[in-house]
Amino acid sequence: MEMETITENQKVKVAEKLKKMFGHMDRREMEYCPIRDVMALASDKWSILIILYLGYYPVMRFNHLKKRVYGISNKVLSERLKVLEADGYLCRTMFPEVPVRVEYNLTDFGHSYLQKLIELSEWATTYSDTVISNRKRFRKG
Amino acid sequence: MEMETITENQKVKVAEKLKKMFGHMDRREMEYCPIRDVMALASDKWSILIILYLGYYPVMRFNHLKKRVYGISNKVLSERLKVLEADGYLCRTMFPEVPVRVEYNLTDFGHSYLQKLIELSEWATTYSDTVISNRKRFRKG
DNA sequence: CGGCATCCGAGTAGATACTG
DNA sequence: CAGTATCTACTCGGATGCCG
Repeated sequence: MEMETITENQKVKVAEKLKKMFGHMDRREMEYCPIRDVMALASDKWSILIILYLGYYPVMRFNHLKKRVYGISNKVLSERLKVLEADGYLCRTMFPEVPVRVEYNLTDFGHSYLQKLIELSEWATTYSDTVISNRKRFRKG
Repeated sequence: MEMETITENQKVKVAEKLKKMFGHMDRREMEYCPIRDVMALASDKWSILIILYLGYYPVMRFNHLKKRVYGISNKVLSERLKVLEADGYLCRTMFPEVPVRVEYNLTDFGHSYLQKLIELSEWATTYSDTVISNRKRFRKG
């Protein structure tokens, strides 16, 4: 598995960041958890793709998105768009023409999320082969 | 909404990265998509929390994880652990004592993912209030 | 065209009980 | 202790049809 090796030093840095994030959650039970509750919505596969495509094409209409986000259904797409709009990631603009035109684009908040998302996606693209072969190896033995 | 403003310059950089990622997917339909297919598994809310906690506590046992990953059920936890192991993110070690002891820890591959995940989680923690208030505002008007 | 409403089947989650 | 088994409930996704 070729991969930039993670040094012990990096692991320590990571541990420090985690301590900041988790330190205060450590004692009590986490009825509310930002990672679980906030990110769950914006980190499912469809939402990720929607946000990434809206980063790529600054403005998109419904059917354009549907073509690009391959495999998504009308229903799910419109649901996700609604949720992402509600959470402030994207902005929906309707032009009352005939036929109606509706355009979607990222808000500044959405762009801020997009930046984080891109790094994760780059990672996923880079290592997807590793994951696939891991899966196969695991199934066999 | 206080947030480091995203400059046009940054947007351009992001667009370039996206072009690299999406450029080759642009023409054809994406039957296979690493982001959708690989990341979906490792980016659901439970998997994220499991990986983050395994970054925080280098070694954890089943019930320890269950206590920390608040709200997860036996079934889902054991399913997720199995998938994450299969994809190579974590390593499961069984000690045939009585009673059995099973320990989970991240692989190097898992640590590499953890690093990306942490930034996303930091973002989520920082802006969770923004998202929550966005949601409320949207519901009202 | 750009959706939303509805229905239905399949899969998933959760609770509980149980076992090696 | 570390899960599995089982059952139920619910959510999700896909297909279809409707409407402005």
